Amino acid sequence: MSPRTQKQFREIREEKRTLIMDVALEHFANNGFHATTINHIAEHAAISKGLMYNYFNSKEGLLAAIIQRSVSEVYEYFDIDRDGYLTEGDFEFFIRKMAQILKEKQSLWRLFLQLMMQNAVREQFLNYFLGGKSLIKSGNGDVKGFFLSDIIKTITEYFIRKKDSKPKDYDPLLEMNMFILTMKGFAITYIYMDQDDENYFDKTVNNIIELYK
Amino acid sequence: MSPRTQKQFREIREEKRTLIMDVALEHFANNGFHATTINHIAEHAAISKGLMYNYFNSKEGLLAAIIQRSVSEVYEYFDIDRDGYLTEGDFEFFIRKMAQILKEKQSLWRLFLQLMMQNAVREQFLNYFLGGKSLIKSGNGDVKGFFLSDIIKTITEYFIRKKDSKPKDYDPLLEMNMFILTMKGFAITYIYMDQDDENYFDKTVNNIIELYK
Amino acid sequence: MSPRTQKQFREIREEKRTLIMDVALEHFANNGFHATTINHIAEHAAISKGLMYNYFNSKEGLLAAIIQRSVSEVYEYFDIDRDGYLTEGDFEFFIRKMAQILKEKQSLWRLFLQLMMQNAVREQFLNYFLGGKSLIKSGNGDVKGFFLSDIIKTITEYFIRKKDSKPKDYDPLLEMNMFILTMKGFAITYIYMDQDDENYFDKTVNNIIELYK
Amino acid sequence: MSPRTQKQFREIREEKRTLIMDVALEHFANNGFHATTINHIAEHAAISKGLMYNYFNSKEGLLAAIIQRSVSEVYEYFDIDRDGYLTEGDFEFFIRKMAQILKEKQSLWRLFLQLMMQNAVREQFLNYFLGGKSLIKSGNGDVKGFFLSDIIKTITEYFIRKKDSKPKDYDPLLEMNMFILTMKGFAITYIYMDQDDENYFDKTVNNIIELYK
DNA sequence: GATGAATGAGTATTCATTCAT
DNA sequence: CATGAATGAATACTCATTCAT
Repeated sequence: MSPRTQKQFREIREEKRTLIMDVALEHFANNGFHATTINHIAEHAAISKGLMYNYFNSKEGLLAAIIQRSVSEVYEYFDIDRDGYLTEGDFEFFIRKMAQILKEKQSLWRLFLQLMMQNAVREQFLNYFLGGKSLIKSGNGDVKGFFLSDIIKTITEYFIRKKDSKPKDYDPLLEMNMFILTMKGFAITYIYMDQDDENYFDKTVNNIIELYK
Repeated sequence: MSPRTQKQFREIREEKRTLIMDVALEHFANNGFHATTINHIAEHAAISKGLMYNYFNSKEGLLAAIIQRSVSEVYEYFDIDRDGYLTEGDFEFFIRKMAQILKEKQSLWRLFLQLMMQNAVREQFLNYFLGGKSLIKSGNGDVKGFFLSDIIKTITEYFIRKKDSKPKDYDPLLEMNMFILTMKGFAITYIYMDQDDENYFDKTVNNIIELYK
Repeated sequence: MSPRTQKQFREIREEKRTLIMDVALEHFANNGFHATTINHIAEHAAISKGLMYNYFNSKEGLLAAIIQRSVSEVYEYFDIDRDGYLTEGDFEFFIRKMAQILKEKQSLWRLFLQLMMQNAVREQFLNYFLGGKSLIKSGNGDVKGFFLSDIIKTITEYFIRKKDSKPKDYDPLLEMNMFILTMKGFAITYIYMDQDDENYFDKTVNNIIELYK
Repeated sequence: MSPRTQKQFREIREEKRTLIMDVALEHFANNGFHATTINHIAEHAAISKGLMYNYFNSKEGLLAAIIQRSVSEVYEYFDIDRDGYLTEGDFEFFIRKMAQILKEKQSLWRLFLQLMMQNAVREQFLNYFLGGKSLIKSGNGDVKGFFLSDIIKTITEYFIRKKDSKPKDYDPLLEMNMFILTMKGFAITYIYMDQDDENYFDKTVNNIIELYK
């Protein structure tokens, strides 16, 4: 048995890091950040408490790493590097993608919602994302991020363009408001839904597309 | 110097009890239950730590008292003792009331949302309200409560009745689903909105009524 | 209705003071001094917490008052002002009195035993009583007290006098040791005995008298 | 620097656990359970407060562990698995053993006496031991225990058997009563005796054997 | 005298974090 | 790399004592 190569070591490290983050995310999302102890996480990840601190500087650092990873994932997921022009097809794609990612990453969004409910966190978050600064500085350089302000601008333009084909009392900003609010309602409904209760999931998605496309 | 009368004592108690609950609600809602310390509450209520425990048995007891009071308030607010038949007028009234109470009791709903995000709490809560049992037992007898199951039944019937005047592909359950989801989105949007950002509040309410009446 | 006289006031005061001490003694004896709260005592004596401090300076002051009263009672009980010469009749009388007071003042002896088990208290106590100083200084002057050292001396002399009528291997100090030890065993047995279990109480007293007279 | 082995960890744990229990026993016995603070114990064991809770769940858990260990020790001490028939030799052996264990484990018996003085504890204790149930459930299964009821039965039979060789007014139950009472007196005398005052210890033991054998 | 609201020092307990091995 | 023993600051809670009325 030859000694493990540097690369193998790195892979093992990466795997364990991922494992810890997965376990932590699950517990944070379901029981709350404060209510989750490092001990709990370590136990469920089958490692020692001490080792945790080999991978993350602190409990908050672990949380930050989870968020950072999530942002990257979402970024990749949407392939957000687009030109800022939304066709009807793009719009539908965006909604379907959103629905899919909500389903696939329930825990992530539960955690996210939870964090957004704490004033201090929410303000910081909004500053970063609306202000156009990237959320988290990692050691390795900045995370690729997206800016809510950009996305909102793109969507706003989408709704404004549709004004021509609508009755004259059509208010694009109200429409956008309703759309975002509906997406929030959709999100909050389904991130806490059991897998059994999904009957209306697809129908609801189609309905939303119908309404706001 | 004559001693204080029983009535005076009762008034002092009632006032201070209310004060503590108000302060606590604000902090619980904005920073989270776990993140809020008894010390913090005491400081902001300008009382000593010890006095808290003259009025409430524990931090959880304080939370329970707040919820109990809130449930009573909401109950009074909606004058819920109705016959279970919803006219279009009732429906509109219900939505407007809902909007109003969200605005007036932001903190309460923030707290409520927060609690619902913890698995353990949510399950217990749903058991109580869906199961038809009242949430909290007070010393003096049960709190007046309402049962989600009843409300949902009433609203469902409302949407089913409207089927006749709608196209034949109209799905009342889907419609109800969308309505509830929209109300959730509305709620979560406005319980975290500054008072300055209210431009669209009324327009949104009207729009929702338009859509689902 | 004429206003109460000074004397009446004093009597009321005295009665209440006694009531508090009785209630406190019962609780101290059965649950322990530390485990008994001022609140508990006040409630059971049907007075306010504040009033307690009108009668006693502190919880420890209350305890001291109870002990002080008890010592006086015991003093009166035994009519201890005797010449220090114990006849056989006196000896029997002493044992019977002892048995009687144990039965009548169970709580007092339970408390007493409890206190003696704390090193700090025991040492202080022994210093006072063996050293010939009176235990407690009250505001009104010293309590009449008795000195264990005197009593032990008297009893010792009693056993030494009996040496003549006994076999030559008779050891008066051992005999006294056994006697005191037996009395302790008798005490500890009966201060924790239910009133139902008294079958052997009298027989035991007679037996002890038989053995050591 | 190689990491510590499992065995090393186990040894550290065992040693420290024992240390804490020893220190705690000493303080509980001399100052009382309530009057002894965790801080005190930690200081005297030269560990941090927090570490206590690495080894015991609570102050009461610590007490329970001490009692559990003590019961096991006493059990081993007496080699109690006997047939229930007491010869004169056994009887003498029992008394001498008892005397020895009182001397060697003074603190333990002080604590024990103290606990027995609290009504709640005493009742629970008597229920367990007289009722024939073992006192403490440990995680690993029950502690070996002995039942007071069995011991008392054995001793009773011993005294009844001796009736034949005694005068006809001999009352075996009274005799047993006196014996137990004497043993209690012996115990309470010597668990609070300085090591210097032991002059009469052995003589007393011999005397008791003489009297009741 | 009498009340009970109010105080604050003290206590048990938790938990993120460190560190010797 | 890995372990879990050890730390200590922070937290909920208690209770004797004070004091305005």
